[in-house]
Amino acid sequence: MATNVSDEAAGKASPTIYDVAHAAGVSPSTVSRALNKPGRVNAITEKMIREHADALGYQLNPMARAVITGKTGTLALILSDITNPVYFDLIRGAGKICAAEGRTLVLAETQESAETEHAITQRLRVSVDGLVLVASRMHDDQIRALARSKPVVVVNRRVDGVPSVVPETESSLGAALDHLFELGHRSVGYLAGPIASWMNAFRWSTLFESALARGMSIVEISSTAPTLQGGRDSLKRVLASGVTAVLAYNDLIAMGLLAEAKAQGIDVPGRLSIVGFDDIFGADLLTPALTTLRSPLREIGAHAISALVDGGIPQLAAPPATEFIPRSSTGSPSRAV
Amino acid sequence: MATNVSDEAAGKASPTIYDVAHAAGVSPSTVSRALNKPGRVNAITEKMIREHADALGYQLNPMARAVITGKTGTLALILSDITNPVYFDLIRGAGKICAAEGRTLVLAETQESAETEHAITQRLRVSVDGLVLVASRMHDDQIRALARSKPVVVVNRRVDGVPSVVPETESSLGAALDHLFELGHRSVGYLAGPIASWMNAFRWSTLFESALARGMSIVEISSTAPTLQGGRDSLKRVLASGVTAVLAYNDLIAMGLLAEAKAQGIDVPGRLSIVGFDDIFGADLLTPALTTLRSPLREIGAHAISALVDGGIPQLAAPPATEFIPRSSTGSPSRAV
DNA sequence: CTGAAAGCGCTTACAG
DNA sequence: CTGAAAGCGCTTACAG
Repeated sequence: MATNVSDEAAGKASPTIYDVAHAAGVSPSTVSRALNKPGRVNAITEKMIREHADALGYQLNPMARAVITGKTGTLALILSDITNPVYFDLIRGAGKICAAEGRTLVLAETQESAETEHAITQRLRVSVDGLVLVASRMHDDQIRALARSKPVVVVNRRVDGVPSVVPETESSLGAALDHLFELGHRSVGYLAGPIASWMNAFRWSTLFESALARGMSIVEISSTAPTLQGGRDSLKRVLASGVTAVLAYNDLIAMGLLAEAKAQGIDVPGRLSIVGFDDIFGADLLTPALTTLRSPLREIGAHAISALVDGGIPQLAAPPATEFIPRSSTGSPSRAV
Repeated sequence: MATNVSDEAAGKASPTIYDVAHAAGVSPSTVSRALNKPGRVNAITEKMIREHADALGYQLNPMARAVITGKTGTLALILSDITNPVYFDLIRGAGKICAAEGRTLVLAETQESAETEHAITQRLRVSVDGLVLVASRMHDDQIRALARSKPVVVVNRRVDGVPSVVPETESSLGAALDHLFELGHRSVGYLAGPIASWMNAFRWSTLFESALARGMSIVEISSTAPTLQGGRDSLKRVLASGVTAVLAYNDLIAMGLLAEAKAQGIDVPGRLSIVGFDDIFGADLLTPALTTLRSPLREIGAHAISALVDGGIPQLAAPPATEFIPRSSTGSPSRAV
């Protein structure tokens, strides 16, 4: 079946509305209307045209339409690092909505560089209907300028005048601190992420306030990179700080820290309790399983795309929130220390 | 939360070559040539035009060009499941080449469905310059038909007449079996992947022959899904089979199996040795760390895209190969069993 | 309801 | 080297 489709494809040119118009004995304008303005054409004519179009294997050329309408039917998702597991669910959530809405999703990676991000968004700007900027490293002004030419939604960042999606974090962070407090921790550390990251600053300040409010001492410990290796490299400094528990900027760092502790025979959670952020793939498979603050990445991705598709009306009733997931990488500090 | 996105962006129209031509006092054709046929225009004129273009913030409209040239500058990567960690490196490899070549990468997900895949590729066909089909579920004929209208490269699958990238697997699989044999295993199982998967059949038949050649007994054990949960669900059947070692279709299944064994207090590798496939993120972080056959996904992704960029002819000098990575989920079967 | 015509932004023979 | 003109495939007022 459908061999004529393949055969047509085999030939050089794809059929155009002129071919369909010719075959159906109507004008190109009528074909155009029949195919994408249902109801604007005589029902029986429309049906006839559709049949001819199918028979010819006609397919709309989105480029030609885009030249006129300015709408390409594609949305861009800009990430700092496509392979960071933290983005999987976000990508999937975004992809789901795009598929459901018949939009095409374009993914681009900025490698944590503001310049790369700027270059990429400038290039994509022309060919997409809207952009989702995840953990953008660009200046507020650059983002606002971009938002002036195309619909933009920022995720995990806040920019005045630009719609944004940031999960509520305070309550779950409070729950995590309460948990640590009850276990007996009084001195906690924050293993920081990239300095240029808005989310890093946000997490740190939220944590800072929450810890103080509970009478716990809190210290910021820098890391070399928001990666497994960055976590591994930080163990020595974390231990030196004298804290009994550490919250990491993200799970990747937390997992690296955990792996290194294990490799060096450091007892987790006895000597050090570790809390991650995001609940990425694998966090629950480790031994001990990683206690973490789960980010609702999937809903965030879906929400961000919806905002673009609907022209700005968010579909989420309640804003997404992170959730405290206690597992076994947190426990009472052992007296031995 | 997201507020209003679309109104703000309604504003300024992007400058066209006509605007640039006007500003520079030349004709639009000259602007076009100056901007993308370096050398076809007086050097000083070209420079002047470029300056005007920059000053106006001119940016080529890729759609308008595509209508004429048929080239969109974008390539599609079609995956069954965007969130399967196995594809991360592949995506990254593909993305790197695209970025280097100034191409835009479009990602689409087929959800393991041949129909969805067909619909998506048909839709994308018109708007991309080429497609990479990863682990395609479509019929050979459908793939060939697609390949007749656009350059296509299949990954982890073989289709007559279509360029493909499949890593060499026999030698590493041999190494894995030798390893198991030396540890004392004589009876191994294959925890299978999706029936519709070409790669599943390929791995099974390669394993089958290799096991027989070594005088080991081999049995195929079906799984419910190529996921963590699929692996978890398979433990009972794996144990019932009486094998002392199992090779899984992929790491996801293997990790699920491992996690479930651990949860049930089954000794790995004492009671059961487990070998995965691909070496995905997290495989080395488990306890025990997962022995696996690493797929060179990154090179595969890069290769596939390169083949498209070069005009459809794959230039694989040496085919990529999987690599045996022994870790601690394999060991001697304990006598207790 | 339908057609003729203009035009979206760009490229490319074709002349000069 | 440069310009005038035609045209890519489609959409959309504007008439009828």
